[in-house]
Amino acid sequence: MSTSLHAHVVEHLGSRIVGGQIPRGSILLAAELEEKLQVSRSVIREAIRVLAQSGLVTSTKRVGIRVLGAESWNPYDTQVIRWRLVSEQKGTQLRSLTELRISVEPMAAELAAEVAPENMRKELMMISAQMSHYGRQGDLHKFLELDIRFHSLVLAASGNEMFANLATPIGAILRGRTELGLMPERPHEEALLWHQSVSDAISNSDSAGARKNMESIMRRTHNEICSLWEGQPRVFVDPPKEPR
Amino acid sequence: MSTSLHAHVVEHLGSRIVGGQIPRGSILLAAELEEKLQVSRSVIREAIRVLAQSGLVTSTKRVGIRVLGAESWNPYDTQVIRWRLVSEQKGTQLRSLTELRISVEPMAAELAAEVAPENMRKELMMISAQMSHYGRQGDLHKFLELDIRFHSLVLAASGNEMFANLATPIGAILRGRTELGLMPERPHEEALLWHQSVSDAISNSDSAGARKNMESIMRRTHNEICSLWEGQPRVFVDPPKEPR
DNA sequence: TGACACCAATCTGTGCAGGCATAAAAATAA
DNA sequence: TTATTTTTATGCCTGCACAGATTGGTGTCA
Repeated sequence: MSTSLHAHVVEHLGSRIVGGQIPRGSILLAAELEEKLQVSRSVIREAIRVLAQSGLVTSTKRVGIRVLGAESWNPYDTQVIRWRLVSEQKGTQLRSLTELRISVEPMAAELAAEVAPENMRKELMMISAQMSHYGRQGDLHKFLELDIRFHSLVLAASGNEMFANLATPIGAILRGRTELGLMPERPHEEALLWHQSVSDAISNSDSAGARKNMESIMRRTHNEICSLWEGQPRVFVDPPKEPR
Repeated sequence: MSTSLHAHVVEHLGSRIVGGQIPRGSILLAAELEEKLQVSRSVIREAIRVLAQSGLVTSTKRVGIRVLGAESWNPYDTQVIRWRLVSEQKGTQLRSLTELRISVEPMAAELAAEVAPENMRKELMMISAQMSHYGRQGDLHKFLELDIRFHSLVLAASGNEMFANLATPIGAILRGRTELGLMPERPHEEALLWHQSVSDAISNSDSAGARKNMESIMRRTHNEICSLWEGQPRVFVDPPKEPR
């Protein structure tokens, strides 16, 4: 076993809960899991703690480990996102993430134009130049990696750690989009120019320009993939009753 | 003890790490923690698992439990946010959250106008009416609770669970703003009208209007509290090197 | 002498097994 | 209905064995 044992248990249970094989409301007993997964109590307990933190289960005395419904899951948990992306809720997850990035990336570009450190502005210029090159050449694989790097960099250059932290799931979206063949066989010239303009604007501290061009990119992105979740139902959670 | 033991340990260690009393790079030993906190190994281990998931520590054999720096912390973890809000990084945390809500709430309002269920539209109308009433009356406490409910509702009514999940930290921002006396002694008439207009627009499925008025609210909000983080340094994290 | 590869000691987290305490649901009595 | 007892699964503790990483020493060769 290379990775730790309890991580395997987390993976096993987490993917099954998110995937729907273990339906909401199920009651798991630590003793049963011990036997079924052939691990000791301590491993089970640590795994349950982790799952509880992600909002997948709660464990209460005398009743057991209750599996919670999707509305309790922490939607920013990277594992939850990963599990959802390979489940039937894939469409819903893609929609949420895409709406989030449409909201965030223009602001990130605007901020980056104001506060990005010099080396990041330089790297952005390099990346967008390479994107144009490989894009016109039709090298989709290389283009994808550059695209991911580009958007991650803009998010990081905003100096907002919450923005920066979205890089990984957004990268997953971009990968998924090309894997599903939702990318044109050769990037649109327009898109190449917009990326170029974003990095130009950031380099010139032109925050309005950075935002405007990033908004253009987001608009096209949305149009390209919104067909994926056509008809997927929306989830409405009751807002938290004022605690404390 | 009403709450569980391991939760106390998580709280103890987490708040100290985020608060800076336990500096990055420190090495904690499970045995020492056992003795210092007077709890057993199992409790320590479960707590460490939870802290590790939040990115506060990693534990490796032969070396111990290493305390990680702020760039590794999960910025969407509710506990991390809570701890940061009572630490010296309060300004940075407020800025990140505010920038995020400025990005997200206009989009949430726009979506809500398109997809919100009828009961949520109704409640929004009620809330905004009450906000006007108590606001003009100068009842800041009542106004605050309504304001929190209003924004939480819009986020929930967007049908995007990632948006909806921001309600709690955003509520914390709003509470903090009034506690710090950053609210005018009586809400501006303008702000009351904007809230009213947002709920009107959502009720009438006028997505453009909902967005526009929410943007106005966000602009004013930003101006009212951006003084809090004047001069706070920004954190630039390296974007994740493409995995897989 | 000095550089380097290799091996053994040691330290610390990880996992296992079993024990008792306790809280909360369920059943029973009042 | 209300109060009390019983039941039962989790919470917490402890002793032990193991795995894997660091460290230091040993030996070889240049």
